[in-house]
Amino acid sequence: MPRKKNNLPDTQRTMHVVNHIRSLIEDGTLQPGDKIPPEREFARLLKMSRASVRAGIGYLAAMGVMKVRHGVGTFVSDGPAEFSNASLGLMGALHGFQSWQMFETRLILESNLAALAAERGKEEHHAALAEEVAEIFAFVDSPADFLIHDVIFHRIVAQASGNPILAALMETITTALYEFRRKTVEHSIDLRESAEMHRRIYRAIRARDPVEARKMMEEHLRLAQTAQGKERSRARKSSKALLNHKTIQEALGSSAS
Amino acid sequence: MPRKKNNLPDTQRTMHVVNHIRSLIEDGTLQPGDKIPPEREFARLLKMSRASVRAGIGYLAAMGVMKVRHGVGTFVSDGPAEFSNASLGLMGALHGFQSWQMFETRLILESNLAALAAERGKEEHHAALAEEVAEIFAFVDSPADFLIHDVIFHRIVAQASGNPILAALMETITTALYEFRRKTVEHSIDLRESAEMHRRIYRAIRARDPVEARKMMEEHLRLAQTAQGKERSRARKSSKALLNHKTIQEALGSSAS
DNA sequence: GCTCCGAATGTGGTCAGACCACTTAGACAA
DNA sequence: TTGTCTAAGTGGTCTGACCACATTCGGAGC
Repeated sequence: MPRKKNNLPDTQRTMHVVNHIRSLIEDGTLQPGDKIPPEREFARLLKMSRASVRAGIGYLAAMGVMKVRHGVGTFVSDGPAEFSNASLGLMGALHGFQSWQMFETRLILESNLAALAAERGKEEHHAALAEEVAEIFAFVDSPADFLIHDVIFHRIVAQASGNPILAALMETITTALYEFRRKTVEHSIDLRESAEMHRRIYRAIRARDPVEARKMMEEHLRLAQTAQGKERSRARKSSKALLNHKTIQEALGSSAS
Repeated sequence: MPRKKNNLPDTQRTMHVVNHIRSLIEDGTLQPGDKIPPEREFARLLKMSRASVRAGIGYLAAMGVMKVRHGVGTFVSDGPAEFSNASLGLMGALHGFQSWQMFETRLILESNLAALAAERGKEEHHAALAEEVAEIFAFVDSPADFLIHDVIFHRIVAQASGNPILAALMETITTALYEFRRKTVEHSIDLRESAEMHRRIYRAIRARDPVEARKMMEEHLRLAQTAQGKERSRARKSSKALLNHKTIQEALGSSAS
């Protein structure tokens, strides 16, 4: 018979580390926000080199499961679930994602999220939404703050939907869109209309009207898209060659030096 | 004034590598399937240590953008776009995803994908779908093969939708579900009904009837889910305590030693 | 006593060079 | 021709040192 190789060190150490940490998370030993032991100690513990441990941690960090802070430590991620933000950017570069596709995807995700939120939302969500609607109206003249509460509003809707997977997908898309929106929202003129739409969405959710919630969310996103489209087209007058394909890179990308 | 630190090496080398490779992909220098230079050479080129280069490559590999083959080389990923398969598993462990949420998400994604495919599908897609429907019918008595063509069918629908982002999300979910389905499909009895549903979906798409396509897809997935639910419940009679929460780990997880 | 600065400490980030493990291809022998 | 073996190429791991960042804490100066 062919030799069975080594009986132990067949798979990569990297995955060993990943699986080890996952098991710690699964059995509750590690909670979101928790700190894992220092790399040197962890390496000693798993009987492998620090380099291998770092590979495993890097893998988890790349997927957003872990958060590494230089000089402080490595922690289990505790924010809202989402796929690594850079992920969409990289994949966009690789598969040629275009901005209209991002909007379309967002439209589908958010409209369903809104409908589900209307069906399943609890009192606490209604309260939180009301809070954010108020904030949104309060900042109709401060685009930057407006956008922040806009994002929070949508995040709460996602939470209220009761489906964290769907919420994570939405979070992934909107995160990729955020930088882009932050630029265009600055020159927006009619934030009041957008605020009003948020209010209507909230009312539909509170009234437990899935159909209305979906409809309002769709309308809201369509308005937002066309508004941003206008802003964008203003900036690219001369060079119409770089179309959406270029625009998407502007929206994603970044994070360079 | 405070000293400005070093003027260059402020950010991490890892991201430097990632950005470098991304730029190579964006400007077309690197195409899917292409091989990048050996780590040692790449390190010399970027004037940094091999360890740092490996960190960057590991990052990209973790997100599925690059594919590393021991003893061969590192390549740009060329399969269908999707977020790292392990990603959902890890996030599931971290945020407590449950199986019904995966089905619900899949239902939403696929029904919209089907509707879009009906609107935008081209002749080539129709032909490919017809091909797969035939294959599916041919393998109603061979669950393993049936499932393979089932997956391909849905993948083509996703392609036909013209929205690769939505397709990538779908691919992520179904990949996570695959191992799970592979087990349950073995004892399935009425694959014929499932095959028939695929045919109807195909016909609706070919007829460019978005409403019908969406409806058929929804029905198909609902049937599939309940069928799998039956299979599953048979296996867990005694221990009803571990519910969905446990089942999802069975569906994802894996890949251990 | 209080404040502020700076050294000490802990932790992740990088480097260097060596060696191991896997794949492939080419040389050589049967 | 065929099969085997060796060598080269490439990723995987190890070691141990040092760098960079963040926090803590003690002492100098007020």
